[in-house]
Amino acid sequence: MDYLKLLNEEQRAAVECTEGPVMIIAGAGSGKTRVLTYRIAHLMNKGVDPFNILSLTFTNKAAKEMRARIEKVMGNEARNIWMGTFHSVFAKILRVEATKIGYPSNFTIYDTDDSKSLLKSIIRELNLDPEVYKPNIAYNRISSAKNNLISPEEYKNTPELITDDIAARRGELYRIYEAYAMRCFKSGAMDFDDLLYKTHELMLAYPDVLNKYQHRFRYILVDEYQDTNFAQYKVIKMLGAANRNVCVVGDDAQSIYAFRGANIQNILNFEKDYPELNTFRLEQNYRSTKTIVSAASSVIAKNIHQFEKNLWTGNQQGDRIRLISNISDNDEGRFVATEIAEKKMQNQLKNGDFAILYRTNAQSRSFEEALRRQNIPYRVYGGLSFYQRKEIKDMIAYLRLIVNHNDEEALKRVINYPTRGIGKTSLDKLFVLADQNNVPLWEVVSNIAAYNFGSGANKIYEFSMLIQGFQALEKKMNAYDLAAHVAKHSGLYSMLYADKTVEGVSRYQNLEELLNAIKEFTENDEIIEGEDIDNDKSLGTFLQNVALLTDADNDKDPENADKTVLMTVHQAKGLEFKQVYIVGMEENLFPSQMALNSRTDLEEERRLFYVAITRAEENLTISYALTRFRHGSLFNCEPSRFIQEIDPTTLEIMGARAPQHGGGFDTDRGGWNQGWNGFGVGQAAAQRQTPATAGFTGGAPNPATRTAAVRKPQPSPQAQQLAATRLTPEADFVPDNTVDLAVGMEIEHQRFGVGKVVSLEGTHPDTKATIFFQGLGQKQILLKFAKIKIIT
DNA sequence: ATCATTAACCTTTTT
DNA sequence: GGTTAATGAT
Repeated sequence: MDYLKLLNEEQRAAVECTEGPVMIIAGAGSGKTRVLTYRIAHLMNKGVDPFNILSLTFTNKAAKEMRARIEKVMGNEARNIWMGTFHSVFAKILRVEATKIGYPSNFTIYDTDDSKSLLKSIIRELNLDPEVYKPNIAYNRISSAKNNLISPEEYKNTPELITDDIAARRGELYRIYEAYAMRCFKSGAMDFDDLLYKTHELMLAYPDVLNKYQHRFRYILVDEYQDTNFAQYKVIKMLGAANRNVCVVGDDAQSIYAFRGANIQNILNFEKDYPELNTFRLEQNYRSTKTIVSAASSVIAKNIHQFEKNLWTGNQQGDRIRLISNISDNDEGRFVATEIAEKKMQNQLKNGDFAILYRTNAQSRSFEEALRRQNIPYRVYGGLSFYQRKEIKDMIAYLRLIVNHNDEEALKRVINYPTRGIGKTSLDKLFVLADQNNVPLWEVVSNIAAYNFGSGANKIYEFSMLIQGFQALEKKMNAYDLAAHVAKHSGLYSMLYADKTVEGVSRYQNLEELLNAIKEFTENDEIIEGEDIDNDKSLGTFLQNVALLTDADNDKDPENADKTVLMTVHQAKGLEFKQVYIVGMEENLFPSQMALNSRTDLEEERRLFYVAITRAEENLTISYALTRFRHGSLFNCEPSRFIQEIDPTTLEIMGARAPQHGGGFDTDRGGWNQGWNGFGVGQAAAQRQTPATAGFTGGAPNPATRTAAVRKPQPSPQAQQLAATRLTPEADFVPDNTVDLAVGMEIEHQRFGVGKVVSLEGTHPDTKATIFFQGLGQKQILLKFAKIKIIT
């Protein structure tokens, strides 16, 4: 297969330059994955042993896809490439080497829940105020320390960090970090960040180990390099030091993980570490229409810090990007779903050609409901993965405890589940005993007779015998037989079986599904991620694999074929769809209110928007809602500032739409909550909503849209008044042309009422007006979107 | 000690 | 709106 003919000049050059350090700056849709896969194929064709190739990605999905593509070109041999996420590859290395740094090779991988639960106990034990020291905050702080390779010791001795903490009134955080690291170590557990941190520690402390992997990984490739954090950067640098065959691919414009420690400097400074670097730029976009590419470019141009690049495409011009305004979030859902249904019919498109992208997972609801009503099959990403369900985690906890009896979080989870009379009091007593004698919790549990425990000791003894019985079987049975045995004898199976409610039945089925997965793992040659480098079928390996899976990782399930996709923009990175809807384009949502404080954060949000736009191949629709439910309360919203950054010639503004009538009277608006809860910076003074008795959303249709004026049943007087004054444009509101607007004029805004123009900036059609509204304060309004009547 | 009801918290984004 | 922690009854 002559793959070189499938590449453009620059792509081919990047593929053929196999020796020495290489940086590929790959714009969105420029064939980055294609270059990476053919580059690996090319290496193999030149005689490089696949065992000597290490290819790192950020998601399992990306790894799996790349492996599949290489297998297509190179056949079975591609299986032997070391390919996977940073976390999974490093976990595999640690499984072999962990004993050197004092961990069991069967170390547990703590997920976020485990970590936070441990942090919570630690905060309690240290007698710190849980209001001040929230597990979430502690977790993030510790995570970022680890990502920057700062040990608890260094943390304590770094004045800036301590000063920061004290300023945030969290001066004791270093103690939490210290205790947390110690407890994880004693439990034989690593959290996600440890997989990177401990790999670095290992390589640093054991030059012979480093040397071994340096020679194994003669060629290193890193995808999405702009998203690497310091720990990842450092390990790559160490591993690549001997051969210097490090190839990184990335796009600084798509760096969207700074919140997780990603450091954009890693890519910007790559040349400093490798002066002999060869750089290639892929600037031709093969994915999107000219319109979409130029809209994306116009947005990203607003960022100051970036590599210079010029993304272009030979594709056709395509339709303009549509901008849709909606009355409410539910209305937005109905609009998108209705349109997908129509487009599917008219253009013979598949469900899977459509993607709905949003900023936060919580936004999926209104779309799910509307899609269900339209009978459009869909899949929501980012929910609970299979392995995060309670019944699955319970079962997994038993297995974890068998494999690693020091796993404290697993022990806590199952010691009284199913209930066996070991309650909170007993558990606390166990903790105290373990602490006093400075031994692991399991030590106390398994030798309860040796401690002066008092009443309840025999219950603990029974539990300990149960687990020890399982442990004895681990050596005799394969993973599946053991798991089945545990399900039965722990009482989990019968407990779930006894529950005949709908949820109970589904939990029981899930447990069976887990057992099937273990069976498949035991019998199949291919292990869960499709990696079979070491073909280890032990339960420990299964557990370590499973800990790194996410919701996005069951694409092979035929259930998931041809469905409309709902996901966050983050999750959409690297993917492409014919028809894309970017929804919820509102201030405080996209950009997130968390990002409004600093330019850096705002630039990251803008890159995120750039990523969203560049997912679209043919058509892009951007929508926002004027009101939205958040945390159970109704809020008014303004269109996102990013909308006005899009080159207006690529836009088609659809104007305010009438509410969609999803089959009759709207009842999903009952129980309005009042007010703003101080949400949002620029909107603190916005209106307070009056409760609506009839739960009425809509108002009169806007004449501009000519939507059929289906009159709803006559709403209650309060609701009617509400609709007229607050939520919807009035039927007779005819906006004036705002070109002639001048400072000092009195105007009427359809939503905000009467106001006075304070200042104007920018030039038509991008003029932005600052207007003072009585009772609301000053508001910045983009005239091309605003519906304004001039009074004087 | 356990179950059921109520109050508080939450929400960026993920391996 | 939805989950999880704290309270109260058996």
